[in-house]
Amino acid sequence: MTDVDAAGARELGILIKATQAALNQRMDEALRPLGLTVAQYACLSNLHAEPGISSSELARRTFVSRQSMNVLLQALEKQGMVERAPEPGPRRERAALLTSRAQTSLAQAETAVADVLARMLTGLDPTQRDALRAGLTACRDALLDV
Amino acid sequence: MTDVDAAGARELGILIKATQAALNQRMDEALRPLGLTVAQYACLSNLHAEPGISSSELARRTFVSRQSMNVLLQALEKQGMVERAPEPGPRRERAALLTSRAQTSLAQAETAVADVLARMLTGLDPTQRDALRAGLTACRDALLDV
DNA sequence: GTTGTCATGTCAACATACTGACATCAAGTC
DNA sequence: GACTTGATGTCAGTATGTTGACATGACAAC
Repeated sequence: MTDVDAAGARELGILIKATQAALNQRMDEALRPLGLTVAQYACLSNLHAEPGISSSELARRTFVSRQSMNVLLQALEKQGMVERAPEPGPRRERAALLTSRAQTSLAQAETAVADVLARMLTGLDPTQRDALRAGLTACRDALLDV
Repeated sequence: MTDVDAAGARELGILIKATQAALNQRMDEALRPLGLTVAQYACLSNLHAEPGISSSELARRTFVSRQSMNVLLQALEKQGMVERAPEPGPRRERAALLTSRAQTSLAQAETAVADVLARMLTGLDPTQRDALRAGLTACRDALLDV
């Protein structure tokens, strides 16, 4: 790898961090009026996409430790947003489900987040979006496989 | 924005988060043997690129609060990695500089990080890298400008 | 000169996330 | 059956990061 490649690679690393930081900040601003944090939104969104998954599975999908996800879930449980099955499943997991109140809250959150994402993608035509998706997928996969 | 666009946008948001999480994890693994955290590396790297900048400026460039950067700098000072000017500048800022020990430590860190970045970009030709850079830049800028 | 504004550095309190450790239970292995 | 392996949930301790608040000093406006 040449020097210019190395410099460009470092720039890309910083760019990934900067973009994620900006996106997180905007999402936080958009979700705060709804009383949700970004982590809570991610939790609810994943539970909506796949109801009944366990806390550990949820942790993996939101890129946090299962301990952190557990305290997050407990907070959401106190707020009446999720209900957890009292009876553990085959692998000791307790299924989590959204309450109807969480469904409506999540719907509002989804539109707020959609606005942020639409703003982020302003100026990128479908071809460019596909290129971005392909590039990020390649980066992620290259970093993930052991 | 159509439904498929919205779904694609959400996928992109998750992809940015996933890529950044994977990159951070690999960097952490690569830097741990050197006794550096990712935040510390970012701090040293920015100080190397622009010696003498203030703690607040450093905080902005590494996407953390200036309070967090201050405790980070104090830790690096205790380790003999940075020296801070005792005399504050015109705006009360205290310039930070790398010690020679930090220079050598940073050099090792740079090669370790370069390996991670090279791995990340495996499978992307220069054209694809340019497209990725352009896409991320557009996303970041669209989210940043008020 | 006085005032208002802004950025820095710093202190305190709080929130969040992580690691390490342990018990539990299912499923495979011998 | 006895054993190991792997995944989950949970407790405790710690590290890290954030917000809020305040004092300080420079600069511009008046």
